[in-house]
Amino acid sequence: MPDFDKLDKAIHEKGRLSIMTLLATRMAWSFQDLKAELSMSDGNLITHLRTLHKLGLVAVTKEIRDRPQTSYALTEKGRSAFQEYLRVLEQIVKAGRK
Amino acid sequence: MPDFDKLDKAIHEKGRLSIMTLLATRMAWSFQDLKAELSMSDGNLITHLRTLHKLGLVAVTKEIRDRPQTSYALTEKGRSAFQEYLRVLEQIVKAGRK
DNA sequence: AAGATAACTTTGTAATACAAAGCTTGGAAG
DNA sequence: CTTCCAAGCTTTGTATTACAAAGTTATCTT
Repeated sequence: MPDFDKLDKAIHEKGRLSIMTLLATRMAWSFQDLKAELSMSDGNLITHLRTLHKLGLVAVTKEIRDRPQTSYALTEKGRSAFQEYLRVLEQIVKAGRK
Repeated sequence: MPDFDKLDKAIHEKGRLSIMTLLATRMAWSFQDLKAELSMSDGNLITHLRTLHKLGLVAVTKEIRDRPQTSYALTEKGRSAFQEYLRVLEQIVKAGRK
């Protein structure tokens, strides 16, 4: 049976799960790209990003490049936490497909 | 990219996801078995079950069998909603493993 | 009748998602 | 320089909801 206790609550929430998935597919995403891809409000997006950042799962890079532009990327900790999370998802899929 | 919009919110919540997964593996579960397996409080468990029932995803059968015993099972709708949900999980796993 | 257990219901608290609107900073255009 | 705009962030408010704990009802056992 899947190990539901290991379903990291911070990652599991829909908005943050979306963010984490995107961050896992590319090295770095700008705030604008995330916002466009996920169609979230500024406030909601940044709150989720901050939550993930506070937990050490996401790194924030601010650079000024034409316009000010902030980029977000997974930390090592974030990457492994996400892989761990995915492991539980796999268990669920496996159990649910039976 | 995964279709996050299709992540049914009712199913996605951790407690209900656990329930749905268990219900998908066996035809029917008694209230007591669910409670033992998930170590949830009575109130919390029944609230989740009622939420799922109201949405038509879970069927409730009350029988009196030695002690009163209520059983819960997926409806057809519940089964297909869950499969749809699992399809999104698979997309997430696939995207996240890259 | 008394007790025990299943299955609820009720109540209260704390967390949190989300939108909307405002603020701030930096660059570009006049 | 100042006006404008967009990026990023903060604040505020609302509404939802998870969850625990305690109380209630109904049914079976002794």
